[in-house]
Amino acid sequence: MSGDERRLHVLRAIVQDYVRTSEPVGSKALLERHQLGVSAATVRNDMSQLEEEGLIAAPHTSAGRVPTDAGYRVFVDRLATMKPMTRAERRAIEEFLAGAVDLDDVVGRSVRLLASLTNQVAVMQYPSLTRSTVRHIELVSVGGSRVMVVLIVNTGRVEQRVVDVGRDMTDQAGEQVLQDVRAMLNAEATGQPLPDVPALLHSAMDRMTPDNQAVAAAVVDSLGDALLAQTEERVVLAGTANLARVVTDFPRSIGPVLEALEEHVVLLKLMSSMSGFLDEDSVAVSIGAENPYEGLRSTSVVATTYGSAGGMGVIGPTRMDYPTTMASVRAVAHYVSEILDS
Amino acid sequence: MSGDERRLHVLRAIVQDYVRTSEPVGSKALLERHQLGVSAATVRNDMSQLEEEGLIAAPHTSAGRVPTDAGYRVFVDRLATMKPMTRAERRAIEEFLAGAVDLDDVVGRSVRLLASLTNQVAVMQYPSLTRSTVRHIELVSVGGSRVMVVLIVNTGRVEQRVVDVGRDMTDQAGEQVLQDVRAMLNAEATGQPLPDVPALLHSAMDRMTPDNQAVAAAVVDSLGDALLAQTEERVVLAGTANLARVVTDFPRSIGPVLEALEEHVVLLKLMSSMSGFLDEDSVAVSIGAENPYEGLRSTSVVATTYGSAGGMGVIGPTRMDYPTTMASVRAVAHYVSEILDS
DNA sequence: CTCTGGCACTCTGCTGGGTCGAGTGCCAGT
DNA sequence: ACTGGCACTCGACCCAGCAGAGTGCCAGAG
Repeated sequence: MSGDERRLHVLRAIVQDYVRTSEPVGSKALLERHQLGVSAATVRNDMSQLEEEGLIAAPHTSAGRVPTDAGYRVFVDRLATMKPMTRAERRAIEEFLAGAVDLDDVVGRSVRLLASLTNQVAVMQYPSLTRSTVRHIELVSVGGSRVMVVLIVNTGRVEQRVVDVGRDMTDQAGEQVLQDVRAMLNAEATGQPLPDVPALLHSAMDRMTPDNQAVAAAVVDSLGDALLAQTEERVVLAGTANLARVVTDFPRSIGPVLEALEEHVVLLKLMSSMSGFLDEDSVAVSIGAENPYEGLRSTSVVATTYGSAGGMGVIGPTRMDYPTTMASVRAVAHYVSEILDS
Repeated sequence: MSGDERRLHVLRAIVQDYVRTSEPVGSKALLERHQLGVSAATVRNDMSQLEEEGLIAAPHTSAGRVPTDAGYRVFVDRLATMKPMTRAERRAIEEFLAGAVDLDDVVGRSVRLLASLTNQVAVMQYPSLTRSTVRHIELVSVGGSRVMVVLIVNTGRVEQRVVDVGRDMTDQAGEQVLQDVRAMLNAEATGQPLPDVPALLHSAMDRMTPDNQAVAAAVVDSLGDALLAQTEERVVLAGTANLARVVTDFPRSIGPVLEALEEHVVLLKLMSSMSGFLDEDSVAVSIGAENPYEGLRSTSVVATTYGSAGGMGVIGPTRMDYPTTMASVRAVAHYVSEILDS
């Protein structure tokens, strides 16, 4: 085996041992646990070179070595193979998820499952609604000039607004206008994807009588509002308590991490940025300082996509068992996708 | 001043100093910061008696004293006066909450506000709907024999169902039935608490014409369903990161606390049990081991009600500034109530 | 050129002893 | 009933010394 090759073996051994013990690993300890076929001195030379390359570092002059973020990067990219799940594990996952009764439940179960499989914080984006469509739009006069606008989405969610249309709607003429506008809205929007709807409605309005237009404008406005609220995305978390268990892995404190986890907007961005360019079944890993968000600089994020949209993953210390974690994330995402497809 | 009275002063001084410094407080230090008008020896005697009564304890033989849960209890019940908020603080709270655009936003802002005012974890129950009332029920024929039932609750939430009433509703007679049933529903249910509504409607149905009854039965059924979905309760959290700041205040670790915070069911029970028997404007405090939930044994909970239903509060270390915290909780609840009423 | 064994050196962590100071409990006196 | 004083206790802190782990480097073997 060439020197380069052996050095990578050494790096892998260091990562594995460090993940297991969370203590800096020295040349001698390495020899005991791994058959490298060379002496301690050689390993020391290799380590020294790995250190020069920035893949490992020594916390102080005479301690063992610890992988750097770059070291983990190389480990993940070139040395790690995902640890396949056992048959029993797969069955357990499948059964647990199969018990879910509705979308909320699927998401809730998945994220909790992932958290407990990995002993880390799990994050899951709600299925993105940008691909949902309009099922029905209803208008109801609720007295005076006020009209209630109800938007029903094909996922079963309902959004509702009351809007003042500026003229009395309780008389015969008002009723007629309402009927016309309602017909127009449903003709244009029913079955259309939510993001397209505002444009469709606006262009349709030009073809209406001026009398109807005034009312329609107010209604369409509030519909736009309702659509926006529907596409507003959400994330759910589980396993925050797992952070406390590994508290020693965080240099300063877990404070910044908890803060970042509370910023759901940040998590959403994170999930979509990481899962944006992924193949089916592959997993993205962002390690330590690679992470764009200040509070997560001391963590690694392992993420993937599920279903037709939406990301999920886990957040944990950089010192994490990447092969197992990656396998868990992929497995859960796989089964969630299956369930959502059906 | 009698001896008993002075001992209580001593207890108060100990609590105040300990909350400030988080270090055990001794007799001498007490004299420096408080004018008790007696000597150190006297204070020592008092302390010794307070210790016998179980209100304070010494972490080890020769350290100062620390309040016990019972000590805090006495402090809260007999010695503390809520620290009134300044005019500026009140204004700031009011303005921040006034900027909210919908119910979700009100809840979100309130809970974040409370967390940052108290530097602790804030918990807020979504307006509990068991005490909510019906604002309006609307029926809309949506073609054929299908009718959309819309339930509007006084908190602003809306629930909607489509139900098949078994006969065509698009003709004149159908419209008339719809109108009758709608009138009945609103006459019976408007302003009534949600849990009472099903019973009220069922008894009212007996007084209807057979023709209307058939339709009403289907509608009432689906209303029951909607009511049930509405009473499903939720809590929101903010300020989890504040736990990290006071991590030293927790004997073991914050792990169990984080776990408890993830159990939303536990938090819901907590909120409703604590806010169940409260007067308007009063605040409930549960200290340390008084708490029924294992994971929260090392924390105190300060809670109150807001609006016509629903609890909110904060969770923090037993070593907390009760007067200020209680005042903040009360103030935020007060303004939230005002906003929800309007 | 690469690997090995050996050696000197450096650092951390731990231990034991000594001191300091805060704080207590008790007692006799006012 | 309160006070001043005194002896005592015990943790916190500092320091020195020691053991152990680990390194870097070098000279020699393959």
